[in-house]
Amino acid sequence: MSGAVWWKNVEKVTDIFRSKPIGRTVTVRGWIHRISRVGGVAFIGIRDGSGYIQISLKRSEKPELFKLVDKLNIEDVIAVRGIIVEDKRAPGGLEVRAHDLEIISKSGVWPITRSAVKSPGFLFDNRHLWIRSPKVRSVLKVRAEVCRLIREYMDMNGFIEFHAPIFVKSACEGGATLFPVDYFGDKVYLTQSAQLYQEAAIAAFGKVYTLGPCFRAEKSRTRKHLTEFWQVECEMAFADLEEDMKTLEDLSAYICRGIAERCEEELSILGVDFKPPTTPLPRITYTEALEIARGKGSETIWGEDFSSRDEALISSVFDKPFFVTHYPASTRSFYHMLDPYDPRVTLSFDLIAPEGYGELATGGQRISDYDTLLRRIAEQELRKETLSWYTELRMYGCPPHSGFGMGIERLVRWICRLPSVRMAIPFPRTPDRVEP
RNA sequence: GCCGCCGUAGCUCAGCCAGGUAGAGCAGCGGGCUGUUAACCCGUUGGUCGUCGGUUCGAAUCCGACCGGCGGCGCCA
Repeated sequence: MSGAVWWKNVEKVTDIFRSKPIGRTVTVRGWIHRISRVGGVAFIGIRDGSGYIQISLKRSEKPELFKLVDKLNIEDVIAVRGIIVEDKRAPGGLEVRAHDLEIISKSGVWPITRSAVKSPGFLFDNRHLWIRSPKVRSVLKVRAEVCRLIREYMDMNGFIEFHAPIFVKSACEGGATLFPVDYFGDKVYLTQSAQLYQEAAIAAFGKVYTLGPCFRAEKSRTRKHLTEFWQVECEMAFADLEEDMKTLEDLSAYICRGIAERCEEELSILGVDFKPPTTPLPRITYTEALEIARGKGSETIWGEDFSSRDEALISSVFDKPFFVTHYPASTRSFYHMLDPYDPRVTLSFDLIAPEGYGELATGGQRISDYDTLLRRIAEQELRKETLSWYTELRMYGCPPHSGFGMGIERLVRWICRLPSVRMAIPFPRTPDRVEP
């Protein structure tokens, strides 16, 4: 490398495949994904962040450059100038016949080999490198697109994006454990949910949504739990249970259609045949769901929450996500509104994915009445001092209101049919893993 | 929090049950091959068998503790 570099003005690989500039000289640069040499012809596959393209090189045409090929490693960063040619044998039907090749940055021996792919522990230890692989890239692209679609839908439908604090003093969910943080000698916690703050915000904006991280200090050793996960939450003034469920149904449908349209390539790399579910989504009550589970051998009695097995039994009846509504008050957090027609149950719902992927979302109507809310807080033996600002909202104009929260990793896991939510987030945090 | 499984080369595993100082494939390295797509062919380097302790003449192998990871339950997004 000396003087001015020739690889500053480059083409993006996606643009090359879009415009197919056959016969033109282009410059590309990227990371080497694959090298193969067959006698006097060499092939180098590079990844530039936008796409993947093959470089070809013949000894008979470029003898000096050809010698360089033996020095190349997987993940070296190189720049290549050459002619775009059409060739059926190249991946994607195009390749670059190299005239010039320069190594911009050398790589060590790449640890992620064919056999490493069988080893989740090793791959997660090397997540910072694994993230470059086509499958991980595809999942994270779907994740990014899911988030984009959420913002699109929310913005188009009158919601304001609202940023709730991460440091909090009070729990949102009864029983769920919080991560303590030292806050200048005071003890605060990492947030479990933006909901309580959203209930404050609806008096200002009517409808709000939050897309951000949440933390739960539960030692859950399962494939659907993370200690740090993302969810989209929303809250709507004046909305009842019906409007709440309709909003979640429309949002889900919008996301699924959008993913099917915009992530065709990613889904195909993942080998997933994703069909957006048609709406309306099925709805059954808790009591009906319990009958299904008990009919299939469950011993769960009315008033208890469903076990994982119950959930699997119930979901086996459906081939798309479905709502379970009107959960007993005993299974829900303190803020859920009781059904005026049957006070044993709450105006609440879960959205459950089929095929054992489990809960995707939870929501319902909130208690708007001050005394009722205080009574529920007392019943669940929560510390009402730290919730005083929240209960006070009921004293300054509190119409009926509802909302829900949907787990981003669980949704991405279901769409991409992943074995674990850990694959649906760039750097997963679980009880046993906070690195890399 | 409870229960179960696994830890041998950079990676995937065999060897352990019936104790006698370690083997394959991939990766790496060297060579060959003018169209590779998980290329192929020939050769080759590489391991204080997770750690510590015990039993034994002798431990990857048997026993115990610990560490690390995985899965299930509970809990939930």
